[in-house]
Amino acid sequence: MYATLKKYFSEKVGITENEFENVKSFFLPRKFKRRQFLLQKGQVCKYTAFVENGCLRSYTIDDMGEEHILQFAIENWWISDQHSLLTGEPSSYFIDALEDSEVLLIDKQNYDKMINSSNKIEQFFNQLTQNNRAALERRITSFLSMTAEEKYIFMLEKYPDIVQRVPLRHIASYLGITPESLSRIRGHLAHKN
Amino acid sequence: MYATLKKYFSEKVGITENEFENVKSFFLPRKFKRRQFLLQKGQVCKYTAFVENGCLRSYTIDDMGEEHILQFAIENWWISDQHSLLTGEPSSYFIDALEDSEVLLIDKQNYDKMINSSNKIEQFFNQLTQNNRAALERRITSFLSMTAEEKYIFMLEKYPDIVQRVPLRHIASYLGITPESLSRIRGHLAHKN
DNA sequence: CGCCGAGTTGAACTGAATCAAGAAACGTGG
DNA sequence: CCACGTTTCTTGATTCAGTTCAACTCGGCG
Repeated sequence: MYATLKKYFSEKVGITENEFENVKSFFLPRKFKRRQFLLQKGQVCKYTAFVENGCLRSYTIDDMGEEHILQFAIENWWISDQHSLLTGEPSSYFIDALEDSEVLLIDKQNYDKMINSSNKIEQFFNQLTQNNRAALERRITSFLSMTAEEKYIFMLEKYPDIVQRVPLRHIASYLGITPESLSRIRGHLAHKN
Repeated sequence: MYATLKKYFSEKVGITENEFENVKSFFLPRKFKRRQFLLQKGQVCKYTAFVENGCLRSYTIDDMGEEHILQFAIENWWISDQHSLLTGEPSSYFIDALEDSEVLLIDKQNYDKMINSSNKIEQFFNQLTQNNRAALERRITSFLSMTAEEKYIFMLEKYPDIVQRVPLRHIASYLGITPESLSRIRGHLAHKN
């Protein structure tokens, strides 16, 4: 149940077996069935989740009842509502499982403990936060400058594994287009090459 | 030249006159004329700028030569390319002045010194970073769920002062629509009320 | 005064949404 | 393991929000 996290810390943070035993203790293993919620709008987000295996998503629902996906998370990804987690304000997002999934939860306290337990770890997580912000900015510029087809190609390049395994309508929701349009784009691209 | 920053730290961080004298020493005052660059694509971002007065913007230019505005900054706002600043990678953004402006620059080293000089300050800036991320996420969901008119109204509510003083075509660029469309939206809204 | 950039307005066009109908894939229980 | 209902995807016809292109107005400034 900790295999993915262990590999992750070993490869990305460069941590020893011993150090990992300590890190491991900060996490709470949980299983989520498909469609099960990790967080619902209005709740305060208590945990950041590391995905051991499976697939989750965070999304909002607008006044028309439409879902808008903010983020996907598969193996080796983190997902949470950081804003709610850090401020204690109720979240405006839902997080649920798109597949039966195993996740490792870490709360704010343990996160701080983990961060403070090692310089390497702190640096790594600061870096991660920075990369995340840069990714949000890239996504914004993609909305400013790209057509639907370009956004899809961009996503294919950045997250091929996610495009492969997530249902088309969810990809469409993430890109801000309709499933019909994405289906046509796909057909068009397939025909091209 | 430090009046705005002083008021900012006094009101938002709750800092005394004495403490401010220390904070002040970390900043480098600079003036920028309209159209002058604070950062250009390909350069490494060395400073975060606090706007004493005037107005700046950060933006990208796509392959068609179109500008896409990521952020505006007026009095009391911060602007920089955090990613470039922290990683040392060349920036993909331009930052320039939309009006003659006075800014206070702080580099990474002095930022760290400032942060470490007081718990209040550290907490405040962490909070600021969080709010910033939440704002980026809201902007993403605005692209996913809103029409051009809704985005404009949203912006009017969130940043009325910026909408007032920045030329229409820049607002349009920020919203990801054409100046013509924004002009029509404006006309339509004016006619409505 | 005359030029120039910024904004407005109109007409035609287009990328993507909507509406609707089928086809394919999926999984759940018998 | 099949059958049936559900969900997901595709395809077509139509509509619409927003773009593009072009002409015109207005205010500032040399």
